[in-house]
Amino acid sequence: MSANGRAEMKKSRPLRADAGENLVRSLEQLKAVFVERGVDASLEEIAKRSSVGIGTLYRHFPSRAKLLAAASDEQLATVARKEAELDGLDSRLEALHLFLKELVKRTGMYHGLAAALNTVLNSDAPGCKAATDLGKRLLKGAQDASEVRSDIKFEDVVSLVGAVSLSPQKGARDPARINRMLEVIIEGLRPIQR
Amino acid sequence: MSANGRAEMKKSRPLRADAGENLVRSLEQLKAVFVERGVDASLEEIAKRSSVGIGTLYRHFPSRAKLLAAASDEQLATVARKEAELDGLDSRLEALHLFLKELVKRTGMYHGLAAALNTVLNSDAPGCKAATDLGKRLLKGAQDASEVRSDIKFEDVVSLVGAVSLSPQKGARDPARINRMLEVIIEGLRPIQR
DNA sequence: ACCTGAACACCGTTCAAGT
DNA sequence: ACCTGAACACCGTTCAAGT
Repeated sequence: MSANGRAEMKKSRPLRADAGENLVRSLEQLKAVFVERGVDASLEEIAKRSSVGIGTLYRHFPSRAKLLAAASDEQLATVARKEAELDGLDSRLEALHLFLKELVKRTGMYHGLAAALNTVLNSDAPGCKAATDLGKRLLKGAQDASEVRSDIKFEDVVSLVGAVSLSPQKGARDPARINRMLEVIIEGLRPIQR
Repeated sequence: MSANGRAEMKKSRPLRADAGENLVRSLEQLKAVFVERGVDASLEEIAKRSSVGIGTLYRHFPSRAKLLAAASDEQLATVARKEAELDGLDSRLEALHLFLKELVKRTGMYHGLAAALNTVLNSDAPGCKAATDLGKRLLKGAQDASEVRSDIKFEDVVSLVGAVSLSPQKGARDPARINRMLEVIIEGLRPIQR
């Protein structure tokens, strides 16, 4: 019945290409597929679920990385919105810690995204850029305050955080594990005392 | 010339199935392919290069994980052979540090293996088992000596080490990066002072 | 100008047939 | 008992044809 209705609409109104509306709908489905299937979801399924031809999908997102960046952009914008709160903290290391916690939290729903986190953060989508800018600034601040060793690169931290969300044996989202591993990373970032 | 010779041998001696010799030859080629192509190398190519039918490959190694374990077993046995040396050290944390360094070193030649390191270490191949046993014992020792926080699991450490060999932007094997990231992990493992 | 999906290539996996 | 590779299924990617 409902399927019949959709078919009729498609026939009577030949899919007037409202690019904006169309893309938004695609993004919603895109995210849903990534949530259900993980970041290795088949492009075929994404296209089908997004009601878009596979060719159109490729034109909008020439690589899987672009797709991941688009799907993650909103979540990363949310991370970036923590800026004021984090800037208000006393400890720069604590600010970085909370940033990383938020990053893992907002990034965990796409299974396997962690492995591609550096790539996604380096994309030019606005949310990705904002989160990366904030993260780099927090790291720099902690280093200037001598709370983090000066030789560490932002990419090092992101790679380590990626490992956190990598499940040990496939499955099992273990919050305790995430917490203790983030603690290890944060404590390990401190300058070595001699 | 040499190719011709091989072809003749194959014809005159119809590949007498010396399973042992055959498997060893396969393993050599298997490792070569993983070195050249990374751990996602196509099974087709592995079979072809190993002069084995794809079906035979599947019978010997029903999953890619088994293949990875077989290819890594010798390297991991080498890691395990550090046992005496590491047991002789004063600091249990330093022993663990050197173990992890060795692990990264012997594991780095297969691009992408890091991500599957926990799986490989958990396989029942002898070298994998030996390396895992040693690693777990070293961690336990460091914890008993209060040099490592007691809530850490061996799998946590391996996951973090996996991140180390994960290149940030594809390519670039950077020894300095490996060293500082391993240092971050080791320092971060220390019990938190309060 | 934009969209579509058939068509091609490549790879994983199984299994009937061969020795 | 062991090996083989054709056959099938599935997925990524391109591009000629359609609107």
